[in-house]
Amino acid sequence: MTSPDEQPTLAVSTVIFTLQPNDSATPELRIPLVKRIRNPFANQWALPGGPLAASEDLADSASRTLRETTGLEPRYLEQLYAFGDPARSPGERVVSIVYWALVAGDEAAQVFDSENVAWFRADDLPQLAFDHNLIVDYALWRLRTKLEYSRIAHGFLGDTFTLAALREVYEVILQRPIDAGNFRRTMEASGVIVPTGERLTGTRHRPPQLYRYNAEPESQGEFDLGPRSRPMLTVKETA
Amino acid sequence: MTSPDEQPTLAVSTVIFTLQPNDSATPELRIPLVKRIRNPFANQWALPGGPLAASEDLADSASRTLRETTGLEPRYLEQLYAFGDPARSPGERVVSIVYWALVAGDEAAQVFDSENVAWFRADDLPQLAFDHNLIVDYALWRLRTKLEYSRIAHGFLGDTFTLAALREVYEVILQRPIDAGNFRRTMEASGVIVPTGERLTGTRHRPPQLYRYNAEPESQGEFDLGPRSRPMLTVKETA
DNA sequence: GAGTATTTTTGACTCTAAGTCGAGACTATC
DNA sequence: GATAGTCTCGACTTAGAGTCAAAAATACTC
Repeated sequence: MTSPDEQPTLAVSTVIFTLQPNDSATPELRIPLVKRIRNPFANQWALPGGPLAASEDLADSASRTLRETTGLEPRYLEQLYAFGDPARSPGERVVSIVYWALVAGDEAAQVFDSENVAWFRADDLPQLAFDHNLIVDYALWRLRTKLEYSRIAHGFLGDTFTLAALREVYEVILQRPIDAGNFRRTMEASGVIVPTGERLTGTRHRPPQLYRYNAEPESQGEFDLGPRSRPMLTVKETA
Repeated sequence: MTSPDEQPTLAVSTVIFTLQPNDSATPELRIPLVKRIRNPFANQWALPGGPLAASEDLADSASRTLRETTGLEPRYLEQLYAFGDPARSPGERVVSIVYWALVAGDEAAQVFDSENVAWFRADDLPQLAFDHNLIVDYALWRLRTKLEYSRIAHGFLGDTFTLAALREVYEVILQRPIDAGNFRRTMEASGVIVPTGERLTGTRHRPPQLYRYNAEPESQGEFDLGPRSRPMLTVKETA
């Protein structure tokens, strides 16, 4: 506990998004939260995170938190914002540097759901500790915005996927239907995905082509990867 | 001086952009830097900034720095990124939260150019202290990118301006010519600017219409103003 | 005061990317 | 062999931006 006129405490938190199948056919956007065990806000749900370790990079800290909370590796990780309102934490001054991450849905399914970690629907959260509701709202806005002008959707999927699966990611997150034909044309023209040559059989209809993400940097367009395109910030193709 | 295993020091710095006329006809993009008077990097140029005051909001700290360095108020202010590489400052761990700002060119002209503050051309900087060259490069990238999809260009101008002046802002920053007719059509259709009804006389050609920025929120589009659209983050129309 | 230089302002045409929509292709199942 | 149900493709439409040149309006020159 720091008195008001000392140096602010520095924490790193992470908003972790995944797409998990639910009872109905369409998956839903979910994020993991941890239950606080001490004051302030004891017993309330909060974003996973913690104080920044002495010689740990910010992104590493977010990555570590994600691993400790979900047991998973991020497929996409990006800094979101630094929150520093003096009143955001009662009693002490805490500046939180927040990251947001995507993890693949099929991996997230087999995740430990301990006493103190639970997954919530992103658009139906309880009252969270601190200003974490505001933070999640902002992360959601960034996710939706960035999905439209960059190519991060495959961060929710495995290494190979059908166009229908990719389109479903867009439809669930943007909350609107997308024309299949137009989507195919745009995606193929962009060069972000390449057909693997294999097809997904076993469906009860025409077998769809399987695609994978094109890791060529020139196919990724000019979107924000942070101050330098460090490998850590790009998507990991194999887990 | 903090030993490596204590809490990191928190600093706030600001990249301040302005458009200043030079000897030739076209203005150039410039940023103010301050000369460091102590180690590390004594006598090298660095971004204006300093440690975060105990109960000061992050944006307020950036604003104050800007005022102390230039004597001006920002016409646009936005958080850029938090830099936290453990090796970025020799001897102590410093996490810098960096903002970027725009100030009007005509105001910046009459600024005190003290011994320890100087304005540099943004694309021709000396070797700076810490990782500040990297930071400026990233801020420049953000400025250029954001100029294209949002409406921040008038942050460089006064309250009223001609379309030619606004177009020149785009041309100087994006470093390419822009068709005047197309520019007019796009700008007028967007609704971001409204004609004042007055014209600029005294030129040696057809007197151009004067425009002002349209403060209506729905005219601003869906670009990133931070987690909440606080007035502080939006553009001030009168200085 | 008429002509010239210069930039503003307007409008027509073109080009590109995306939205719309429907028909044909292909596999599993009945 | 017919049917259900997607996948895949192609034609048409629409919206926005790029291109380009002509008309408009002022100050300056002679």
